[in-house]
Amino acid sequence: MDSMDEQSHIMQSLGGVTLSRALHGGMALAPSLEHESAEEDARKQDIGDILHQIMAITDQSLDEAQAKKHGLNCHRMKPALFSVLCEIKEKTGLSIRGAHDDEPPDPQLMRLDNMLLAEGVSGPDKGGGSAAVAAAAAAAVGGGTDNSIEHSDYRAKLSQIRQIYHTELEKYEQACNEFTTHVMNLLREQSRTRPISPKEIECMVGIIHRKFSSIQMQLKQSTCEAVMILRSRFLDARRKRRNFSKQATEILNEYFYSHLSNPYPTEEAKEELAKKCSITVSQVSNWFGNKRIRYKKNISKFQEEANLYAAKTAVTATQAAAAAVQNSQSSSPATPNHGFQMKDEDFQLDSTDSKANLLTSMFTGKQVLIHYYYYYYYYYYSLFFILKS
DNA sequence: AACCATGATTGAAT
DNA sequence: ATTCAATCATGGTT
Repeated sequence: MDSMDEQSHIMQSLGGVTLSRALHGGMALAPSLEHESAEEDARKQDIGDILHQIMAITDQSLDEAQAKKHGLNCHRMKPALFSVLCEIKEKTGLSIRGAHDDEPPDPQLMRLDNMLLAEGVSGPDKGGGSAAVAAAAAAAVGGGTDNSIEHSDYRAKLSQIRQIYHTELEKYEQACNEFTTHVMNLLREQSRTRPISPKEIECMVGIIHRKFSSIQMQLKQSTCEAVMILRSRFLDARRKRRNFSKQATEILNEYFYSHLSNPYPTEEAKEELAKKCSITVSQVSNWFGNKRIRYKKNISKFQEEANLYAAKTAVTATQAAAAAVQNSQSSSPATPNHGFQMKDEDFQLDSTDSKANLLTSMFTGKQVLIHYYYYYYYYYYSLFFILKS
């Protein structure tokens, strides 16, 4: 009965006149235009009768209509009329459909996809996925354990989101397929009683897919939002930036000012500093990057600090030196103190051999002079310290 | 609230 | 891959 409604609706919208005209024009039913035989007239009469019956079907009661429908279905003209209907529909359908057949990939959707991919939510992998890979990479770079510990919570939640996302996506896909096949079956069934072109089915499928993809987009959107919230809460370090501990800053500054002529710690040095300061290697790198640039930008601002740390290192150096001297004086064989050795080497590097080194360093000209000045200044300071003790 | 300090991020250069 | 330079966003201070 649904199909019947549709049928009558189509009839109405097309209009009886159009249909009959199409019948004459489109079909080879009319033998020839010249001789309007009685046979011809009879046929016309027949068709007109049918059309009238069809048009009147809506005014009848359900039972009557049903009976009439059956009668029409069995009518000898039915196949002919049906094919005409199909043809007309095809033509009108084409003009309607021509408007929106191109489907530009939604930039919004692409953005969402990219983001999900970047966040490792929609990655091609399973289970641990790219989140684990990223974490592993971070751990490898950071060399630190605190990183992964700090992010384990984040990763857990991310994989949760990921799982939900995938199950939802799958559900939607399944529902989409189910619905599509259902609709197609329905249409196939209906195509026996009303004209349905393959293109129409295709169009229907397209509509269904669009609907479902818009739902998918909503899913993606909300997943993105969730990830963003998660990120801002757990990962975005800027959001919960903590200043390093006093000790850590101390250690870093000590290194920086005692290697002022070449404040570029090697990978190993970074690792050691990281361990000492209980921060990650990348944090050490960040610190040195910031320090270098900020020192260079405004040396005078850091002068005081430089003095302080230079003095500190000098003191420790001289203390070590004193200890070494004491050791050697007390007739024990030369057991050079490690710290002293290091400092000595550093000092020599800075004061003598390293013209080339200095040239290639970030500090040039006047800055080099300043550094020399401070090194010598603290060299004397340390001597003074020895004398006093 | 305004301000500076500081750790992290980003994009370009190398 | 590392560094620089600019920038962001927060932490402390005033």
